[in-house]
Amino acid sequence: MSIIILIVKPSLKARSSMGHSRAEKAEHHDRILGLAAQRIREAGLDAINVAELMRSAGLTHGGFYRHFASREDLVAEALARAFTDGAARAMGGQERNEPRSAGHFVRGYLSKTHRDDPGHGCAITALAGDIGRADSDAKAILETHLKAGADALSRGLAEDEPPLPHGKALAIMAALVGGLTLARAVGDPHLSDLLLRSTRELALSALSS
Amino acid sequence: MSIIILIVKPSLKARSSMGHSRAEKAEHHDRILGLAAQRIREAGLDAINVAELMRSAGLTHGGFYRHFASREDLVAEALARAFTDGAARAMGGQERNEPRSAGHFVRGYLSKTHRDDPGHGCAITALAGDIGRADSDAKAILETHLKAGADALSRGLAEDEPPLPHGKALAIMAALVGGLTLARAVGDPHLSDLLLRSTRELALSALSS
DNA sequence: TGTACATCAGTGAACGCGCGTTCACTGATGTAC
DNA sequence: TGTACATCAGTGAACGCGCGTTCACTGATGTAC
Repeated sequence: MSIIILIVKPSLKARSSMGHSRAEKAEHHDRILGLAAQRIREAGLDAINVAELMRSAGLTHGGFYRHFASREDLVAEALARAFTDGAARAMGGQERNEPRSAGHFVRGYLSKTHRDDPGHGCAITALAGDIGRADSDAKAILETHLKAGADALSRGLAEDEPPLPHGKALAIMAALVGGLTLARAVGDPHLSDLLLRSTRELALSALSS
Repeated sequence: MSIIILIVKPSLKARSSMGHSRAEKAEHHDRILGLAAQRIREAGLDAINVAELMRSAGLTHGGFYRHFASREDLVAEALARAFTDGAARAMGGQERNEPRSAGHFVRGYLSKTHRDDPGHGCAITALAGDIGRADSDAKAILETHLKAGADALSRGLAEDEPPLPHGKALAIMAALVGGLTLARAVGDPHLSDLLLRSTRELALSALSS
């Protein structure tokens, strides 16, 4: 004869039934935002569906308004989140937030893995087209992160390389954005790869000239 | 006493009241498509509102289905139209459809007038972001016109210039698309101008190297 | 060339679906005593 | 530490608006004779 004692962890129990501790709310809030930030990079600023988003976060749609005043509010927050999440990733690797070198930055940016995972990639490329039609708040966020990207390029230069003029760094960023955008917009995989490679060469030669 | 004879021109009469001659239908069809092609370049592939579109064409929404089987059908046709309309414009001037030179092409593409009038500009830049999330038909159209753009660059070279490798032409196209996209996505007008100028320099120096 | 009729482009009311938002309710959390 | 109560995160039905689509109708076009 044996006695089996079943201990149900509070956290597990709460997660499976109806939990609403403060900690869990924060966790849910963060999860919703993160998923929204991913979703808009994959499908655009208009692509957020409240019910679908909540479902993907493991919740029901009604609770959405305990977290955000409106869908519009969420999109604005998710936009900012997409840029910060994407910046970390674009800098090369999920861990560090400084690129090892300008060359690494360019190669990582125009890589197939970045092309094939816009949801976790740089928001500048993922959303530049949409933001061209959006309000000035959205434009301001992009602007900030575009400048940060250009700065990252400059900082990634070796000591003995000549400093990168501001305009030139911006032009290289433009090439990266255009190359990645087109690589995603083209049907033929070979042409897509060629776009990545060719733009990479253009950017790298511009870096060292 | 005088007799006034009022002659109402059939064409005018028809246009002001309810006209439905074959010629007018074709005219209306073309007008609707052209406006839709403009609208999607301005506001994106999802931005077509049937009632609004018909109103802008001087018609009411009910008649839409005498012209297109569905909204989806219209968008597909308008997409193709946007590319052909935009190509003529991007080549420099509304009249000719061959650029005078590669330099003119680049300068026209990255001009303020092009930046400030996406509705009449190149559909590659206006819609590349959207098409990255669209179906393979849309991608195929972009692909065709992207190649045509790269070819136009090559043909615009002077006799004594070295021929442009395929990949390099594509990379320059990528830079143009990125530069114009960012110039439209940025709030600060000075930064926007700088993006145009810097990308222009990058593209021109890539052309002659 | 004129007359009768069929066609069909265009009109505007109405329908119905999708989706953002609201609301009454549940039950665990967390606080007051 | 235990008990009573207020709070509030989450649920799911219901609401209402926007918008694509349908439909009965109008009247000019265009064709048959």
